[in-house]
Amino acid sequence: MKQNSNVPAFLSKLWTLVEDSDTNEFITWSQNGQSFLVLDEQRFAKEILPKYFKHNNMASFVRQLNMYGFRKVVHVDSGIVKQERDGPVEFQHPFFMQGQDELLENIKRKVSSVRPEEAKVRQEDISKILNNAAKVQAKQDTIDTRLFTLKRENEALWREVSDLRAKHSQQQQVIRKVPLRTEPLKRGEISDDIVIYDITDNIEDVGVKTHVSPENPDNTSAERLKCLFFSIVLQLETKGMESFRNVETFPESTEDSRKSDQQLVQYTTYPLMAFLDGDPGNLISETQTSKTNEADNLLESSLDSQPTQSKLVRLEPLTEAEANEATLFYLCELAPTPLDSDMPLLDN
Amino acid sequence: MKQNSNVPAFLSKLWTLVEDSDTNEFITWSQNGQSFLVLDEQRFAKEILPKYFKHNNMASFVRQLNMYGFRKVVHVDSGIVKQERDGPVEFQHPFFMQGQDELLENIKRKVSSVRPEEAKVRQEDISKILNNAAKVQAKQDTIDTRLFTLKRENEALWREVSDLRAKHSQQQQVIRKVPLRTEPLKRGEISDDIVIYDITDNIEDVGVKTHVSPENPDNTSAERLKCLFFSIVLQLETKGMESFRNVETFPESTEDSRKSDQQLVQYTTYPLMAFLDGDPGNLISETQTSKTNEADNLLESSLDSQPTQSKLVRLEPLTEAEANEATLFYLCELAPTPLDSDMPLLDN
Amino acid sequence: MKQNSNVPAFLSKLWTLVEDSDTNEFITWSQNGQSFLVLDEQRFAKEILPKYFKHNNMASFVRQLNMYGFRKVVHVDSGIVKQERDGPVEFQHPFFMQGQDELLENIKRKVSSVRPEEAKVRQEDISKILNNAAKVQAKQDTIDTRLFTLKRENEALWREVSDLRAKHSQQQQVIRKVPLRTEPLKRGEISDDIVIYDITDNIEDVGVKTHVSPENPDNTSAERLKCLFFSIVLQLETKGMESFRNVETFPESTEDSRKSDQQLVQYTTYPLMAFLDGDPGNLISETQTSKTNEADNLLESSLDSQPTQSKLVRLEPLTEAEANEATLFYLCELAPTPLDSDMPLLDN
DNA sequence: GACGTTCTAGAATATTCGGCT
DNA sequence: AAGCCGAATATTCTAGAACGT
Repeated sequence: MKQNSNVPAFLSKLWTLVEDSDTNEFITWSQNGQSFLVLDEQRFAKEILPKYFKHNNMASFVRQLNMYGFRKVVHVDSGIVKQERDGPVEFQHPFFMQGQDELLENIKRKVSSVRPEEAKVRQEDISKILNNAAKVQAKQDTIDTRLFTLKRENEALWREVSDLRAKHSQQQQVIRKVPLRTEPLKRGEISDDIVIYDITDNIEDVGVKTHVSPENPDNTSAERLKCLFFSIVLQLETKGMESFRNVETFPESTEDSRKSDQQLVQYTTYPLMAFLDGDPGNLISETQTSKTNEADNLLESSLDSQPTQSKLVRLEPLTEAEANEATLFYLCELAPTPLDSDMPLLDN
Repeated sequence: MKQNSNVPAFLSKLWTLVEDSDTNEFITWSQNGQSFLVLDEQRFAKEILPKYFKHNNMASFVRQLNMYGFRKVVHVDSGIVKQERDGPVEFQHPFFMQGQDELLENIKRKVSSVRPEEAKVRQEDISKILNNAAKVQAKQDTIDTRLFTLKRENEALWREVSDLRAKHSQQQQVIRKVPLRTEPLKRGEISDDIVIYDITDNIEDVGVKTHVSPENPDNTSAERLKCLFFSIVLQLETKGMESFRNVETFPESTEDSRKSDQQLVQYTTYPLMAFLDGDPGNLISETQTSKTNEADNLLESSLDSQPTQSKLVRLEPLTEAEANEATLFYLCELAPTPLDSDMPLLDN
Repeated sequence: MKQNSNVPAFLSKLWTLVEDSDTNEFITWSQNGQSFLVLDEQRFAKEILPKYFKHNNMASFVRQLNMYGFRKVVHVDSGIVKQERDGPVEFQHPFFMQGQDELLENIKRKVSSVRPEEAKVRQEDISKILNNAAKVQAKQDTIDTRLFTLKRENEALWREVSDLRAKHSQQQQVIRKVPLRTEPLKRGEISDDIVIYDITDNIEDVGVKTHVSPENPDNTSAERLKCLFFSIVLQLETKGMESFRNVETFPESTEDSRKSDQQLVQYTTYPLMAFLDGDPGNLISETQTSKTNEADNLLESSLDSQPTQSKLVRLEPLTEAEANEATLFYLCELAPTPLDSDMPLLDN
């Protein structure tokens, strides 16, 4: 057989040993040539093995055989303990066959999978990993529980909301059957109606938000919004006048106050331009007078002192209607200003 | 030695074997009596072992020795491969000493207790761990999904609650206008008549929602505009409804007061729809009053004299009702104006 | 020395070899006893080594020495090439000293640290597993945070719901004090009422839904427009319905006042379909009055005479009610104006 | 079920070869 | 080129595992 093949020494030697007819007394092929027999184990070990290997132990020989995947062929009479001589020992390997030495290179020596130290380290790692996994799973259980709790809570919330909604509907049904209030608001009630301010603030809030929107380099949108704020303010003002209107219809008041109340001027002037320019505006308000020109003067002066564009409206002596009109007019003055611009409200 | 002791048969036989002077030729105590020697391994195996055990294999004998914790004593000359006869084989165990058979019961047979796992585990458990990790991650995904679902549910809940809150406010508005059974509203009860607040809030909600839409800044602006329009309409409506309400409750008033207060006008006219869309619908409202034609004339004239859109309307002198009407009309006028321009209202 | 110590055979044999005075000719301690010398390498290898080891190769002997950490002691004359016989070979190890065999057990055989294939692969597996575990845990933390957030949100929701519930109760208290309308609503009223609210709700819902539709921003805008229009119209309708309600309750008034107040008109005309379809539909409301046809005629004529969209309608002479009606109509007229601009509201 | 027998495998050391510096 | 080392195989001792008693 080839000596330069990559077949390990043991297999080469074994092959030679079994093939060699000189050693047929101790080791030889079996009948079918698919296994080999060790006929006299004792003498084979002590006389033959040392000629080929560095030992004379059958055990070492067998260990090598096992190392290369050979298996012992068990005989049916193996259990019988014979006094003199045991039966032959037989080993086989799928690639160890008489006359086919080229198969030897298919026989691979087994390698120990792990090194001792590393194995220990690995074992520690594995236990770490397992501990970790246990923790993770425990935590997942916890999370699971919490999720479930939340889910139930949400369901409860839905029930709550549904319940509230039902109650609301019930109330709504009742409310629809309620006659509305007949008498006008009392003055005191109205006086508390400071809705205007609050709404204006609200609007301003929106306006600010819009104004600072960064994506759109076109500030025009923001400006348009401001224009709309105008409108809103107008609306608010209108409402304010309504309130006043109620006051005016206050015939139930005492004569004295009534008379003097007739001249009540109501208006609400808003620092609209200031709002638009970002300048803190001049909020001019007037109260109830006895038709003196104080209010007018006040208005005028404040208007005059205003250096920029917004023309203000003169309000003097006004009837209720006039006051309303004036207020509107004032707003009208402000409103059209943007109209000269060339930016459509809805463009993109 | 005692036969009825709980010492395994192997140990008893071994002890007997070593003690027995008849077998000293093959197996005997060492010099110091702390180990024993097998002098002629081959003959010992074939001639002595079968007399005590069910085999004649040195390997089986050695296996048993190892099973009970015996260790082979290695000799310095062990490496020598002798042609004829090997040196004696020596084994020792701490509790196997000449003359001290009572120690034998301390010798315990090894049990392959729980070792099977650890060895195999290394190869197999890694895959177990990996499987486990996969499961854990799958579960995490599930949890993730559930979390997301819960999150969305919560958002929906928030919307629900917000909606309920809005509805509550609306109801509150209505309720505030309802006369209580026992006594008229006290001032405090209606002092915070925040009709506009609530509506404005609703609008704001819409507005905010629109505001945060991220895709198209331009559209966003446009939508904000729309939202504001919506606000305006709501304001107007609120006002208008209040007026109407007053009118409607009129029949319950006394005839006298009725007569004198007849001038109350209800209307609702809004230029908003013009703003919002393209196609006109015909919205016709009608009222029934016994008014003069002053307002009509005024309206007419202003309409006629209106060259384009931006013309302002002068309204005077108006009654309260007329003023209100005029206000609305004015607003109608104002609205379309910006549409023709293609420039921001307040450009910078 | 002890034979059963855990000192490897090689060290035992080496120690014996060096100590043995019989082999001093070939191997012996150096002068200071801290190293040993191999005097005649050739004869030592061929004659001495086989007596102790399973080979007669100096290289194998040296390999073992290196395996146990022995180092060759380099001589100053090593560079000189001697023709016949080399100088003695000297090896040393910190724990291999004359007379101190107890140190031998400190000498450790080197172990190959890693197995190239399998060990590395497994190590990689382990790091994979550990990385994986780290990711999983990180994700768990994330989930934890989200859970916590959700929990807090839920708590806030509960507070909201609780608050709403409280408010509801308060309202309920108020409502209980309200006298309910005595007679049941007429069918039309109820249905109308329901319509109002329901539609409003629907619209709001639709608006929201539309709002979140992400695919087509333009469509979204358009739909929002429609929604807003719809809302507006609904608001108007609401108002109009209230009028209806008043009318319906009219029968309870005295005949006289009834007669005189007959002129109350209720209407509800809404260009809803037109808006929604983008097609102008003319929805004309009917009224129930003993009115003249003036208004109707006017309306009709204006509708007929409407060439395109932007034409204004002349309304005169109008009663107060007619004026209001005109205003509304006017608004309808106003709507198309934006269409003339170069930015259609609904374009894609 | 603990013990015994057999076959095989694990584990540590031993031997050899080749390569690297 | 001497010295050291990695790696594969070899040898030895011990242990695992299957199966039987």
